[in-house]
Amino acid sequence: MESYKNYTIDNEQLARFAKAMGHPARITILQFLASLDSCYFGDIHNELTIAKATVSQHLKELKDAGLIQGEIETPKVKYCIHTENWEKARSMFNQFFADMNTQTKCCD
Amino acid sequence: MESYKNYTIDNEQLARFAKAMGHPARITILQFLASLDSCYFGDIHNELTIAKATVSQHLKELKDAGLIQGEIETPKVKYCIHTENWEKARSMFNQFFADMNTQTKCCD
DNA sequence: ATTAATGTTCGTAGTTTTGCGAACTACTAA
DNA sequence: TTAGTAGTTCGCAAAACTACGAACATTAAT
Repeated sequence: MESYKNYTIDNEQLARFAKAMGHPARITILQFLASLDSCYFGDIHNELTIAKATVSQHLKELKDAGLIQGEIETPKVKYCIHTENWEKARSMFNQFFADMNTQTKCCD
Repeated sequence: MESYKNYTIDNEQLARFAKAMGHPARITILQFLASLDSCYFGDIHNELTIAKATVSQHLKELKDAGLIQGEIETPKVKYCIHTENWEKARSMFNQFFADMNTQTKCCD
């Protein structure tokens, strides 16, 4: 489906980031990449208890969302955080949570 | 499926929050609730261009994730941010993005 | 040429998500 | 009692997600 329900670009973008983060394997991968200096596919695969094919798929989703990037370093593939988009995501989530209205509470 | 792949509790929790935020309609709803003092179902429905049934479903997912709560105020239903869990989510996302290693860059 | 190492892609299966209309619940008003 | 208001739940269909093994591509070493 995914018809044009006229959401704002920003909300669509934030949802895209969030969706990419919406699986514990992908959170784990991101955390791993965000804290490490070595980041080959094999290292990531070792960190998880799922099949290679599945890891590859999760990495593809993170890449599609823009949160990571990968480059071939024959015979391995090196993955890492996409710094620019990571920063964008950080600031968007930050802004999102900052927009909480603390004056007029609705359900109290 | 969702077998025990031994992810950490925190990563599972963060993924659950992120997943709930992984749709523009739900981002929009959260944003709306976070910034407003009136928050009946009807108001939320008016904010979106999707069917009642679909809105109700999105609200249910947000409620299941713990991000919002709802109470009946006959004949309406009042929804609002679940402040405690919202704060928890905020801090978890914040921590997550703070854990970025800025010293040893991997792919440059 | 073979073999090995490192990942990706393909095909498949089962589950979940998204979305809607229609039917339903609950309470109110006439 | 009948009708109306405000939402939820049900049943369905299409699409997307999750996961895996097997097959494949690529480059390197024997």
